[in-house]
Amino acid sequence: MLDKTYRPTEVESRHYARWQDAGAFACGRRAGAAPYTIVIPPPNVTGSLHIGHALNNTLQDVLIRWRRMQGRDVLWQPGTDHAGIATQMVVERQLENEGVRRRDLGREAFVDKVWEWKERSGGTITLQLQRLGASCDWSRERFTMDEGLSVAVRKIFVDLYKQGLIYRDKRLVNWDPKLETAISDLEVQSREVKGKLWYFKYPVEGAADRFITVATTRPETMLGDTAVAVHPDDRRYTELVGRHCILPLVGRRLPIVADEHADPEQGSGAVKITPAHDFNDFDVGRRHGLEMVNVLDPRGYLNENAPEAYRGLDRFEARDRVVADMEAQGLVERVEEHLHVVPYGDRGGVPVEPYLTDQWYVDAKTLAQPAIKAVDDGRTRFVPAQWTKTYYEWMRNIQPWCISRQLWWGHQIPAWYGPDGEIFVELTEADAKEAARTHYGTEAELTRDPDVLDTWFSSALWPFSTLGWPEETPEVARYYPTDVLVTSFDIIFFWVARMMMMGLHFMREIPFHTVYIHALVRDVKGQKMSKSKGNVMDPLELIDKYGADALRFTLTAMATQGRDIKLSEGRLAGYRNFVTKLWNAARLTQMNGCVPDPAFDPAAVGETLNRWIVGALTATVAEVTDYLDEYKFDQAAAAIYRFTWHTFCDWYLEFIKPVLQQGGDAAAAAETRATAAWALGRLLHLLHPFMPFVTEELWQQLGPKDAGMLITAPWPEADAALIDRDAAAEMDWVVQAVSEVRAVRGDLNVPASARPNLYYKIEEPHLENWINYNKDFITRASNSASLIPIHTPITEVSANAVFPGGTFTIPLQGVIDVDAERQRLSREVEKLTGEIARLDAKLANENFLAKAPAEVVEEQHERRTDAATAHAKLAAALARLPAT
RNA sequence: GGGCGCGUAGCUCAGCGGGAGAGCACUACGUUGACAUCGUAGGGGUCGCUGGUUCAAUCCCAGCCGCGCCCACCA
Repeated sequence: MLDKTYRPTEVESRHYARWQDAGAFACGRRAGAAPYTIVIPPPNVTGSLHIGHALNNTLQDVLIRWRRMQGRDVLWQPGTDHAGIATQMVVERQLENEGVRRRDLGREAFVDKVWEWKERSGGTITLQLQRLGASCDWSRERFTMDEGLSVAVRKIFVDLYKQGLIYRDKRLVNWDPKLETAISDLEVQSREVKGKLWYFKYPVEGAADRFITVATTRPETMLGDTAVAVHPDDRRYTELVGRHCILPLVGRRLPIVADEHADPEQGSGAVKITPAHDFNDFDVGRRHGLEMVNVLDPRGYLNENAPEAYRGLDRFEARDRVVADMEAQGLVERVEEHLHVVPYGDRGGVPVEPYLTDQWYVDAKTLAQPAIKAVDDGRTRFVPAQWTKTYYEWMRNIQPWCISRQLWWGHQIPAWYGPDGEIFVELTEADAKEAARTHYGTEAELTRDPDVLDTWFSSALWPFSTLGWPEETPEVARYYPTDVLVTSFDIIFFWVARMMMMGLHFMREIPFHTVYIHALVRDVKGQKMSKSKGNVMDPLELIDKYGADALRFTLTAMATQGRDIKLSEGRLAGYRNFVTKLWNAARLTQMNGCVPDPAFDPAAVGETLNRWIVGALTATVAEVTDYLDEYKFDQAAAAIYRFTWHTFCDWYLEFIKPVLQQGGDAAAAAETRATAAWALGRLLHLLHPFMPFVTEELWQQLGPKDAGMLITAPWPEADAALIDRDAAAEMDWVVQAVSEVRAVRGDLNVPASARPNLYYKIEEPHLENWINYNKDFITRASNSASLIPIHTPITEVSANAVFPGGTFTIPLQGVIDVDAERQRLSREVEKLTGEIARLDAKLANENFLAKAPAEVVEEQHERRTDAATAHAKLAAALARLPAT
């Protein structure tokens, strides 16, 4: 017997372990079946499960479980990402707490520490995913720094280098002075900051008291100025072009150049040029062959290229000093408050510097072309489609990708330098030595490039590196390309685009057919969840409180395409109640002896009630399947919720009570028991991808003996022949009639004693039983002395209209608030009068009659008739109300 | 500046050419009946505004207003 309540915690861990032990998650179990592959977006190894992961992985698990039940050979490839900067920071901070500094430790020892940390704490998120119910093939778990994946990374790097698609270049990069590394454009986040705009006067050479004014938000960079630019068409400055001015504080002669970059509308129209510290100025500098003076060191302190007074100052201290010194010399024309956007490093949290260094770049523009084409051709498709445009937008304007990082944790770049700076890029040090020997004709001392690769470089290979590439493994052959990538839009550029590029270049095939982009999960107010705001919802706490199934169902039901999810606990509680409802529905069937019959044939049932539920369930199967096919998770969840609660529980289970509990027709009862058990079983199948735990538990307790585990049971077929229209129509009548009766009684404020659940009579033998079932109530109500009998006209009309063949009387008794009833009826009558007038006008409209489809016209006619009937009923009821 | 999206019930959101919907919240009644709750009923909406297309617009188109996000922008 089922417990009175469902206890998620115990059930969840038990079934997860059983599935694992049975190898239910493993790929390759069905040799002949078509493969279905999803690679997990690898969470950072430092990560712990946040609500976004919960959504992302729930959706993947829904797809995976569903396809598995459909008989596909599914592979959900799990793993974690080494997350270069993030992990290095975590371990570094931990060591600092122990009083150890990274640089004191040295590179090798530090990297060992990181590995130690990974072995100890790196599995957290994996365990958390398991609590969510994720049915990944854990036996195939990978880590981006695994030996195999590292080989793939090296091979890709070497191949791209030899193809000229990776190169080394000296140019401005975004430099994070806190982490002391280059970062890519994507890792820069713009923040709006209130700052100042300083107008500085630079003396013009050879013209006493003549100045050219430049505006800047970054006074400290003036120390690296090497020119002043004005627009070629700006007549204010025409005569100055070609002359020089003198850089205050430094004394350098700066040429005044004409360049389109200078915007006459902005500032003073003249702009100082600092090629080593500004991307635009860098370009100007290249155009005019200007000197590039770098005044900062890697930590953002002023270096030896700055005048002595400023050396060693932090860039912000230097700013204050420069302004003060300029003021002292009377060279500050004015200062304005200025709202502007400042680039910050997304990890370091400090403003990044455009910084002149040697870095490694990927020629993304070349690699992007096939990736654009693949989407153009529809070989890879975005769902929802609107993201296609975002993808194109970025791909078409793609910039060289800076892939080197001045970190210790990551894939070290397989490049070695000879004594003269010659570069040897090879898979191994031995190969590099060999190449050097060939090059120099003798043994040469080589030093390896100390930099590591951007974490996203290895992530870009994930769909095939995890399968064993560059080895020619059976897995690569079988599971690549993958079917769908499930992710959120914030990593389309970081990850999706780059997987497309690498996949197409090296595998000659797209990495996935579909990219499903889901929403972001926000808090109730629509704000991003963040630790600093204190509005994070911890999925593990939610699982503890509501159960994994409730959390999963909530996320799935709210995963509408194209809108962010504002998660509230109220919603979660609602779906927890749904789990409870399902549990109790199962209890009801059990208590009524509904045991699965292996010989049950849904096509052979005879009772209307049973034919109806078989059909309704079949329709739901089709609906859910179709919605999942289209990645409409919310609709699929809604369809199944509706059916379970509002069809199966509210009506079917209510209807079967009299059949099963009143004796009577034994054959009908037996059929009904078998049907109920069968229907519940199907329902559990449908719900399993969404709520794996409670459904598996119920299946184990109530399913057929030897039926095995639900996780590997077959997904129901929607056999259209099972949809019985006659039964559906008949039951629709019944449902409608009962609702109408309920509405009447509800409106009358009939006291409890006079309101049994439902009672009516119809020419259906098993439903007639129901009257008997409720007889006690009716009798009791009739005998109550405190009640006055009221017969409402509506009820009479309903009885005659809805059940032409049956006698149908409802002994409604009770008290009535006549004034309230009069008000209500008046309102209804008024509404209907308006409705009728509108429909009449429509039906008199020649254009409408001429152009609208016939069935629409017919429909409007029917509505006119219905409205008139209702109007008559209500008007009569109104007239018959006793005066007060 | 370029791009994308969103304004529908008190709240959170579906729907998207012919009858305005769900969940939560609210009100009333009921509940020793499978229901740590559940049932039944009810109130509540100029579907952001203005035009256009159409026989017909919450839905399609344009403009406007409000909100959000992404990209670019450190004079």
